[in-house]
Order: sequence, then C-alpha cells, then structure tokens
Amino acid sequence: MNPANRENDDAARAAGSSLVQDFGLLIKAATRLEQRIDTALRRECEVSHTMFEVLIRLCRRPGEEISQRRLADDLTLTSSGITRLIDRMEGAGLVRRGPAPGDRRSVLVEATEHGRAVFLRAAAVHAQVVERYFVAPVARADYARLTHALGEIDKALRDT
Amino acid sequence: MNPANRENDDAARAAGSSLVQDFGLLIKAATRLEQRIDTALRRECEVSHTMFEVLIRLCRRPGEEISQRRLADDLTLTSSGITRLIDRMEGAGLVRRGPAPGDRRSVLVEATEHGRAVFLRAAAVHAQVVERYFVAPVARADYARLTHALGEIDKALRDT
DNA sequence: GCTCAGCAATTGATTGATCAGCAATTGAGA
DNA sequence: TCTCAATTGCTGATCAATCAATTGCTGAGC
Repeated sequence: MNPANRENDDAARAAGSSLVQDFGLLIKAATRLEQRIDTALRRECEVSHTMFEVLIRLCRRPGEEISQRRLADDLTLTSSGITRLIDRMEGAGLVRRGPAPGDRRSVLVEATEHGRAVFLRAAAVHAQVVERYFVAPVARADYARLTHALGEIDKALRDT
Repeated sequence: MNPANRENDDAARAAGSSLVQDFGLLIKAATRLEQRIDTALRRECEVSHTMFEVLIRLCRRPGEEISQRRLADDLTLTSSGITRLIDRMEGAGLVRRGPAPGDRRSVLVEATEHGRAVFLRAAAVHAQVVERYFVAPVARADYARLTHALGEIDKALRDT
C-alpha cells in the first residue's frame, strides 16, 4: 500500500472515531441550546443570552455590585469584551456603572430597577426553554450524572 | 412587603435556582472546551475548530464530496457563513470546490491532499485535548450516560 | 518618598459570524 | 410548455467578539 492510501486510511479512521463524534455532540448540543435560548430571550425580552448571564449575577442579591473584571472572568470574556457588553447594557438601561470604593481603576456594575424587571421576565423564558430542551430529554437518573460530569469537566478546564 | 421588595426577592430566587446554575454549567463547560480546542488547533495546525469540523466530514471516506448546503446544516451555520468559511479554506489550500453533477446550483466541496495531511495532524491534537478535558474528568460509568444524555438533548433540539 | 512593574478599563483595527437581498437554477402545477 | 415558488450560493452591511496599544491607578521594593 502506498503512503497516500495509508494517509487516507488513517484520516478516515480518525474522522470516524467515536471520541471525535461524542465530542462533536457535546459542542453541537451546547451551541444549539445556547442559540435557542438566545433567540427566545431576544424575541421576548430584547436581551442577549450574554446579557442574561450578567443579570443573573447582578440579581442574586438586591443591590449587588460586581466589578467588570470579575464579570469578565466569570463569563470567559476579555476585558474589552465586557466593556462593550456593559456599554450596551447601560445604553439599554439595564445596568448602572459606579466607582469602586477601594480601587479607582475598577468599575462596579449594578442592575437598575428596569434591569431587575427584565431579568424576571427573562428568567421565566429561560426556565421554559431549559425545561424543554435540557431537563425533559434527560431521564431522571441521568440528570444528576450529567451535571456531575459537566462539573468535573469544568473544574478540569478552570484549573489550568 | 412592598412590590419592589417582592420583585427583588423573586429575582434573587430565580438567579439562584439550580436549573439556572446547571444550565450555565453546560454552556460554560462547552464554550471553554471549544475555546481550548480552537486555540490548540490554531497554534499547532493553523486551522480553526470550525475548519476542523468541516475536515472531519470530508475525510471520512477518500474522495468524499459534500455540498455546502449540507455542511451548513451540519455545522449550524448560515449559507453565507459556510460560503465564507469555504472561501478561507480554499484560500489555505485545504479544500477544493467543484460542480455538482445533478444540480447546477449546488457546489460540492472536497478535501485536498494538503487538507487531509493537516487533518491528520489536527486529529492528534484534538484527541489529546479531548482526552484530557472531556474523557479523563468523567468517570468511566458516567461517560456513557453523559453521551446518551447529550444525544437526547440534541435530538430534542433537532426535531423542532 | 520615588520609581516602576502590573492591573483595570477603554479605544481602534480586525475577525468571523449574522441578516437581508440578489441572481441563477430547479421542479411542480396550470 | 410556461410560470412561479423554493432553493443554492454569493455579496454588502452590521454586530459582537478578539487583540494590541493606551491611560490611569495601585502597591511593593528601595
């Protein structure tokens, strides 16, 4: 067998490997899921999924203030990414920027009254989609294992 | 209790719900995982993760030809997205466009020799990352359930 | 107290996606 | 046979992210 055929063969084996398939599945499922949420949130509440993720963090406690730095780390965004995201959210009246008491480099972000109201509506939409496409398709017993497994993956990723 | 406090309360409960947390975990884990793969592939093989996904499909069989339409559906890209992706891949010498025998609207895409060689190297990098961050963190027994669950999610998404 | 390495946020340029709209092609029904 | 809706791929405009460079501020070492 000549080298070119050998290469084609190896390539076919690699392309068909179940590891490759399974991994593709994870990425594809997550991407579609996020797209679904994003579309629903934009249509019904005029917020992107990313903005929703920011609001989750700002609405955990009334009056909660979080620095842009921390938000960026949390959402896996760069500092410039978070600057522009908060720009848009501020423009939409969802959040407010304020100075950080101990450090004048840092900017604290806080949800406005309007931001909280939008979050409340968005959370209902979010719950609907998640229930339908994430919880329902997974049998009860599998659910716990799934989330545990995802936690382990995430830990492995964060730790490096 | 006045209405504003009630709203804050509801918002806090929604933000803290474990459904919201778990879902966030899935998205975050998948996003980070993809980012990791993408970075590794770009650094070591000068291909994006999306290009890699195209190559997987083109390298399953030697001489395999797939229409742009089918690739777009498979990768959840729009038709313009796939056009530009294939433009770049063609520019990099990874794939070749050709006419579709039965339908003159359609364009068939095929991997070049160089594309196959790059895919082979990329598959090794891919396997390393997947092994480390996807397989290893998940205990043996959990692995099958995880993939099964993901399959169910994906099916639910595709069916609508 | 002074300096200087390092961090937070912002801005400009670039990348890679989307959407809307277009031309060419197809195929099914009047 | 002709017409017309649907489909494929392409192009221009826009959006949201990245990187790189810049500004302002902090804090540790001398």
